[in-house]
Amino acid sequence: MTEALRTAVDPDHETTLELIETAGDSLCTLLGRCRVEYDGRAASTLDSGDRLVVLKPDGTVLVHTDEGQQPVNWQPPGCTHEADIEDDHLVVRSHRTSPDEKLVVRFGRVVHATAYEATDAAELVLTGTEADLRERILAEPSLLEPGFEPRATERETPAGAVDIYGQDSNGNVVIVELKRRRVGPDAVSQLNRYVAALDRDLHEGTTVRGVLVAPSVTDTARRLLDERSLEFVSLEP
Amino acid sequence: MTEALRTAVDPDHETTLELIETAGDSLCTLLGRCRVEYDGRAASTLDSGDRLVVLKPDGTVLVHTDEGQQPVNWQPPGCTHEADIEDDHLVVRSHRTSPDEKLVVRFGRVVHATAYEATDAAELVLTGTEADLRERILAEPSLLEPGFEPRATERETPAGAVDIYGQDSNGNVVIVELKRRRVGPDAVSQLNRYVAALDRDLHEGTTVRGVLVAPSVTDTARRLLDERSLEFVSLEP
DNA sequence: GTCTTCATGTCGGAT
DNA sequence: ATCCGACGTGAAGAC
Repeated sequence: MTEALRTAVDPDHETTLELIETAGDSLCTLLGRCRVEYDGRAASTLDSGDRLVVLKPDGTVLVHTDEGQQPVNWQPPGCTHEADIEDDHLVVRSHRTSPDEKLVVRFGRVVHATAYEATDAAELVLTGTEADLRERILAEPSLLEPGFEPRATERETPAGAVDIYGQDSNGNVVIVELKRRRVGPDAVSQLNRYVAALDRDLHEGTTVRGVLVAPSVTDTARRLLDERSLEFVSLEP
Repeated sequence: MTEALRTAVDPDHETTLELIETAGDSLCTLLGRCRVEYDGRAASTLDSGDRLVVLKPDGTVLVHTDEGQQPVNWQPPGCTHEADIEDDHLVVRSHRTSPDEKLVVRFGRVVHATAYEATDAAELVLTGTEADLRERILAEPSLLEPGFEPRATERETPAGAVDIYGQDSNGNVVIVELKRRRVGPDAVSQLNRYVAALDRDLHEGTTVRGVLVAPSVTDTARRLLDERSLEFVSLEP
């Protein structure tokens, strides 16, 4: 039987190197003290500290400190990485092109290393997204307002695609922008952009209404809505 | 000497439970087959699969599959978590309030567990940010245009704070919006929002120019800039 | 590839 | 606590 897991406690660099190089489809974790350098879209350096480094078989690299949800440094999927021993350090280099980016993790000491052949066929089932909110309105358009009739989703305008495009009971065009959470000024600007684009394109005399749908709205956003004669409807996803 | 690292290979649930409960300031990693449920701002379920679960001493929880840079499920820092054995499963529950969110990871089998007392005093030094671009312009305002004179940064308007507020050689007000990377329609809307707000506020007759500074601009954004009589200057951070 | 927008975005700074 | 915008945002879908 092939072992799905290999581990090394307080490994010397040769052992760690061998584990990384024979990782294949395994997920690798490295615990130890390291420095990190990154150069690409931006550039960064990180002094020595104890961290968890994760190497995924898809090329992802994550450097996690003991704090925070986000990795302090990383490389995205699709990167190639290699490991070497240099100057008594275990060095992991990850690289990608377009954009050209490289990450170098230099371990003085590796405290623990694992390679785990993980198999995972499951897919996340997520509800409460903006798409769910859209389906809710399409199934029951009166949630927006009585007489509302959806005509299209993702309808294109010169300024981008509108979430829901429809008509009200008076025959006016209605543009609906959906947000799954409380909205700020950016969402108002987005809606305004679509309304302005359609105002330009449609026949003179056609009234274009813009409706922002979200659970709630900040004061600033509310003021911006009023200034631009845009509307707000409170709905949760 | 206190061991900075504890590990358990193919541990029974009691062993894993003990390791988690005595983790203290340690960073914990769990490798094994689990199901995950999340309920909070949204809700999700994830069927059984082999994953890496990271428990940080600050309350962060990360569930990583063998693919992707992002965790498939997570909890942010500040959460409290507890572990239990239920129905022959090791169950890790993480919870927070405001918003009320909970994450449940249910392991059928844990293949490996570690607790690592990581110490990390280092801070990331990052260059190539928007702040760097701002400093570059403030040090040499002619990069924007000859005669430009910065007057303030983060100047408040009714629509939000402007990156750089200044004057051109003709005494016109200049509003500068900075982006460290190629910009799309959203950045144009943002700049337009600030310009419109100041146009309203300032005396009649004062000309307010809006300048978007970024490495480059998409076609749509370029067209939007032109329609609103806003300007673009190409600069890298 | 580029473009556009969503995200359980996360994070930090200011109020 | 909320608001607001930056982020090496990442990820997905359309073209």
